Amino acid sequence: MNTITTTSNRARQVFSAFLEQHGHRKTDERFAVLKEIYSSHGHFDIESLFLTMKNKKYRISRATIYNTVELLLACNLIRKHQFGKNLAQFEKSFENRQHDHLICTECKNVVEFCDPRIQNIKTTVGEVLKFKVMHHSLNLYGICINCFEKKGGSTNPAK
Amino acid sequence: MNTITTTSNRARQVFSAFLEQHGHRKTDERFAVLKEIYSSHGHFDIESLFLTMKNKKYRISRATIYNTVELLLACNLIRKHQFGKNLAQFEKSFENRQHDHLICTECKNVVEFCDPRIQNIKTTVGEVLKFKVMHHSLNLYGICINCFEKKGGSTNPAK
DNA sequence: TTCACTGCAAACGCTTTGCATATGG
DNA sequence: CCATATGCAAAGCGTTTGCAGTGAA
Repeated sequence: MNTITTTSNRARQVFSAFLEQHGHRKTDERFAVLKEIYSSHGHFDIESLFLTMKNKKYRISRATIYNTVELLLACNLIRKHQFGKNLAQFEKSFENRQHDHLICTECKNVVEFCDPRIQNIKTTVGEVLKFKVMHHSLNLYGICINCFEKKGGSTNPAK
Repeated sequence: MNTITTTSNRARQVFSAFLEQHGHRKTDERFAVLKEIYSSHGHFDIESLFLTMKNKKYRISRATIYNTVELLLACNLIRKHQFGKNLAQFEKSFENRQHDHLICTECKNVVEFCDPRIQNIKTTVGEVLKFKVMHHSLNLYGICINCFEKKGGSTNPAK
């Protein structure tokens, strides 16, 4: 019916082809992890994915989830983010455009944004420093308007 | 004589004032850590700082270094970077301009760069999303020319 | 049949914490 | 004097690894 189902199915096809191409086995566990990720929204971490699947009576181990997540990263079906030191976060990335994150240091809320100028920076810096830049991580840290007003600031935080 | 000594001394004053203002004790260990950091160059991590100080016959523990580093972060005398998941890296930041990092995913080498366009992104995104952006973290990940050639690529990795 | 994959649990590596001792104010 | 800091070692915590058993091809 909807985009979720369609995207999920296409992701499954991509994953299946990837496994085949690389001589990896197509196990139930791997597809179960993919399905679980693609039927949820927003960011997730390994532990909560593990617990969610345990609750749904899947027979799965953390090791298999770590393994599968590695494969999903390799075929770009998910992206990894390291906002703090611990607890790496992931999100599905199929038919989901590249974006960066703005994090409120007060309420820890995360907002996504896209700015094409980051691409220019990557290109220039790569050329000047002779690097083949593969990917990047840009996080902006600040105070969102709600938290700013609570702290007694004027009404325009961007000033 | 030179900037290093001067900077180191000024940093010591800043730290001393900070400790006083916050009711923290001025212990030998804390100043020893500061001195060690300010007399070295580039990035460092806790473990290597610990080992360096042990070799120099300081009587110091990891716990104290972690504690002191926390205080130095609080008064902006050092900055913290999380390039990979493990091993947080630090660098002194007093009279040291803001810059971002380019990390080689093969040899783990870190190169610094400055690109003024990041400032434009921060301003625009802050205005549009109504955030008061305080700071940012931009890491570019890629393959440096040495590693690229070892892997048999053509001579220009930026292409 | 075979060997990559799995579940489980132990090991890892950096960081934090607990506790007895030491010391700055 | 005594609350804060310290050294040391153990505990935490997310992640990785080792291994015996399992199942896809």
